[in-house]
Amino acid sequence: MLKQTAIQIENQVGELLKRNSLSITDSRKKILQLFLEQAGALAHGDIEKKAGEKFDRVTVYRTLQTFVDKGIIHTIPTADNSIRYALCKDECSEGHHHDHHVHFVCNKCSNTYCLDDVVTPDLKLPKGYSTEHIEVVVEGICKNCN
Amino acid sequence: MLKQTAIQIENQVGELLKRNSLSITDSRKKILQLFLEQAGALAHGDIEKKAGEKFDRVTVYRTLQTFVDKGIIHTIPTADNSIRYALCKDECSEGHHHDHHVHFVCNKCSNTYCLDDVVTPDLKLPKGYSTEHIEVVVEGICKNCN
DNA sequence: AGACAAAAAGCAACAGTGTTGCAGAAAATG
DNA sequence: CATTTTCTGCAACACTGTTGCTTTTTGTCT
Repeated sequence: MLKQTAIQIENQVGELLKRNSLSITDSRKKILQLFLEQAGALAHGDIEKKAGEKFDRVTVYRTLQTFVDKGIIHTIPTADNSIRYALCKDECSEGHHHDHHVHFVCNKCSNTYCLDDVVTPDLKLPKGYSTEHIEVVVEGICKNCN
Repeated sequence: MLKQTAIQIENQVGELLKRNSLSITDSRKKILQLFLEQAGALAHGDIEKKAGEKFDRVTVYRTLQTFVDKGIIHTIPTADNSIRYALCKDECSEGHHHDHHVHFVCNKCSNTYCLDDVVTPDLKLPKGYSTEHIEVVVEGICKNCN
């Protein structure tokens, strides 16, 4: 993804909120902006820090939940017990996440990335098991750290 | 896995602890026993409940950590932000987990299972990324609920 | 622009989860 | 059986996430 100018990001933020019929508020703008500026995924804690101590913890939680409900971001499960969030691709709509891509956690810089081009493989499960969703998390060293 | 008698489990518990040069204590015996009696994975909370209110929370946490360090159990990341633990196969030794199998979470009964026979597939990552570990979690309906 | 209704933010309080330090209890060792 | 080592339980704390309620902000309609 190419680096965007501040104005481009601001437009995109407004557009995203409008498209999802969400009120345009400071916290939503700021949090969306953080996601757009950043290639990787963010945990709740990251957001609180990066937002510059301006928003209440509760507001951040509720904003993230709203974004997940609307399909703007999706969650990434990790081994360290802290949920991370990342922007969804455009195909995601309310209630229907199509995030069938692989997630990557760097063991060096601890950043989490969505590898949008790597699709989750099909798996043959034992008899009796039916699949609804497959989550693949790869740990290793990322492009920037290698 | 076939159901074992109480005595078989007791022997297995003692043997596992000895093999890993761990003191044989009530809490370790009880917690290991829970894992052996149960096909699926257990979260910290499950263990506290099933153990019958006998052990301190801290003891349970420390016991689980010890077992993970020794390679007796391994962790399974889940979307709901609660780490689950499951017994390792025998190949696991201290510091070297070889749990390259798929984990399955049932959306009906919420149980988590290790599908030991389903191996994690190879993935082609974008240039610059190197893989150290792949974690696959499948959500769906399990054998018992189907 | 101003008034109103709806939505969101902020605050306080709480519940759950996991960690650390320390004193006493239990296990391993000889 | 005595000693050393290890483990447990307790208290206190930090972090994470949630809920109810009041105040503020946003969107809407004239």
